[in-house]
Amino acid sequence: MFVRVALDHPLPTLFDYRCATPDIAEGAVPGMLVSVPFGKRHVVGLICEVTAHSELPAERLKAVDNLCTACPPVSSHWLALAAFAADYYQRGLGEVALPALPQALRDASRWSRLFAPEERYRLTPEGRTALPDTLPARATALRKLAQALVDSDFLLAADARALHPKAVATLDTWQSAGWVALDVIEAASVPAAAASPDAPTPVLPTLTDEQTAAVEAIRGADGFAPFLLHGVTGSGKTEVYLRALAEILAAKPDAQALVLVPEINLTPQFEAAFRARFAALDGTAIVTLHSGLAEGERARHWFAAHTGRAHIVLGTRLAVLASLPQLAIIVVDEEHDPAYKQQEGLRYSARDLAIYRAKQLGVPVVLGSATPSLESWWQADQGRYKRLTLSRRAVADAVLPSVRLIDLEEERRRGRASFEGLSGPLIASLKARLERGEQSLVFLNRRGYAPQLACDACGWVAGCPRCSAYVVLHKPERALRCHHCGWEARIPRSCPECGNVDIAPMGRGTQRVEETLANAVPGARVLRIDADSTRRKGSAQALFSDVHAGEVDILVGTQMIAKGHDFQRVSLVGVLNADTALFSHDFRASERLFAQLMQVSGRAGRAGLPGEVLVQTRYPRHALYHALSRHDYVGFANATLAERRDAHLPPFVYQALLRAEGRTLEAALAFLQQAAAELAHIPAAARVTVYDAVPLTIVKVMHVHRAQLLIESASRAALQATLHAWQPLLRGLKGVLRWNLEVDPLDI
DNA sequence: GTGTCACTTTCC
DNA sequence: GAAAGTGACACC
Repeated sequence: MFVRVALDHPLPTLFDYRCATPDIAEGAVPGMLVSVPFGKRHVVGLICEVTAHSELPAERLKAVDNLCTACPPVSSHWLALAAFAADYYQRGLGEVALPALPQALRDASRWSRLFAPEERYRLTPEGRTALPDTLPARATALRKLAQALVDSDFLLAADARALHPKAVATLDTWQSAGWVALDVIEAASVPAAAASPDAPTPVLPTLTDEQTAAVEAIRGADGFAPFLLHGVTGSGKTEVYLRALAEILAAKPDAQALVLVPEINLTPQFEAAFRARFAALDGTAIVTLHSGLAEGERARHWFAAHTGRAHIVLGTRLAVLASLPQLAIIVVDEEHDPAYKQQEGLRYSARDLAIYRAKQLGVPVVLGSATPSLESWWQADQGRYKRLTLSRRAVADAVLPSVRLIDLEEERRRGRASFEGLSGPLIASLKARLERGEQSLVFLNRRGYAPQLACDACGWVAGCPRCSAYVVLHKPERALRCHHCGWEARIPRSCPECGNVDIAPMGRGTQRVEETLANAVPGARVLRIDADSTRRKGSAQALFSDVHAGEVDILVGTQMIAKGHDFQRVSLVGVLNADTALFSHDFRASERLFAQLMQVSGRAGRAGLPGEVLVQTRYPRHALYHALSRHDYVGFANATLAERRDAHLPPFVYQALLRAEGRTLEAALAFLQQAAAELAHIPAAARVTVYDAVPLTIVKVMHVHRAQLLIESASRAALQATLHAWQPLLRGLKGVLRWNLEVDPLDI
């Protein structure tokens, strides 16, 4: 017998191996993990096929080292999902499937350690001797033991969760593997209610009519049903998710739900909400999956999902590839968020894969947003997604904030005082909130102290020696830092070109605004939240809880502060420096800006305080700000979609990018021109438009020069066919350090 | 001889 | 994409 194995390797093929022993030949099933020799190394791969024949000559075939019998195989649905993603995003199956598995399983040397009988044995006697006679008492003892096991290592934890009566099938697997002790099997007869005997009954808020209608629609879904839940901030989308999940889990006790959020920072509050609502489920039935988890924890959570013991999986984009054998509903919160697009390696869109997954399994998928992506909005216009609308804030008396545009030109013309870029009206409003004991939020999408450090005398600007970019001044660290490659240097005392000592920071970042606010609004407690102030694990959570606890008067930050957080006492939002996105060459910049401003505006006045948003701008009559001040997403979306249609831009065309990295820009461009010429050999490319190869905006990063070539088509099928035929031709081209294809790119 | 650089080939 | 293999050349 032979197995065909997917390996995490850029070659787009499967690799054949001999099953050297009868155990392996009989035990091998598609979806199982194997350890195999590959070149001089040994790697873990995923069995995709078990076959009696191999195309390869016998002498080239190597034998499987080891079969991972302890981990149940992933389902054929999961394999099909990975195959779809690989095909659509133009990668090898193994490049998709293996990185989606927990690291602990991808290291074969750890299998034996994790499964070692001594390890099991050392832990189980406790349970054996401690088990009391009466059933509930026994349940408690078992739960303690289970927790002890859960706190230990990965597969021991799986064993421990098999103590749970719902997991009899899993238990059978372990038992047949010969290592589940008798008393553990006994435990399987402990009643399920023992899991959480004294869970409080959650108090449910009354739903608005719109929320009720949304929940009804989702509950009534039959088979694949995509919903676009368009709800203004504060309209109670989360409550709709909670009710819909409760309905589905109640109807089918073994069902699993997948809930995606765009950012790690949002998982704690969601997890808390889900745990409070589903307190009757045992603690292990809700798990999180994101890159912030420790390796062992992530492996345990993944395994809980894989074996069906976790019923609610809450995670970031990577969770869309979790193994979920009983998946019954998917929720994608803030579906418009660009964070759902992976920006390195396999550049997948978690939202798009969520839709594929729902379609594949015939289950509902709910895309929630106050500002849906134009792609999703267009799908709803076409009737392919069912639109559900929450137009009012759910909390009584909470109204949408008033938006005021501060015309910076007029302020200047009239000679009104400003304070380091903060206009008079904004400072006055901040002071008024401080006096009233209310909180304010100042949003600025640029971290660091100043984006440039320049010399007045000769015009020198501090740049990165490795990249074609200016370095950003970071005052607390007294450093210049490149935001593209991480290069750092001390701040020079004088201009390295002309020796002038009057070198000055230009422009404003969050650090500088923080400093300015401390002077401009005396007595205010100012806190900054951005990628720099939250670098340490868990520090974001600590900072946010300071805000919730009322220990902060003014919160300054990047988009990080705009998302999700329900700050009860914020009544003012100030927006600085938004104009740059209005005239960007990226056609999606205005869509992103509008979503961000709507989102950050939504932070104001959630708990009944009258909310106000002040936007400092040089273009107060711009259509985007006009729509913003009327909270008119629909108007903005329809107008922008009309523009996109006229300009033949997504969602009316499908795009792909070929990126090349070379030692010189000329090499990268030459590669792309050759690549474009190859398209002439591809019949499907007749329906594809090819643009000129162009350098990236930041052309050089880490001494590597980058360029890209955009191709697009009104037909997704023609684009896909072209890419499939193109890739082998590209492999034949030389002269470049690296290249990659990105399907449905977000940034162009 | 051998170090190292640029480039090609192999990976079941 | 990484590692091993290849040939050319400089160096003592």
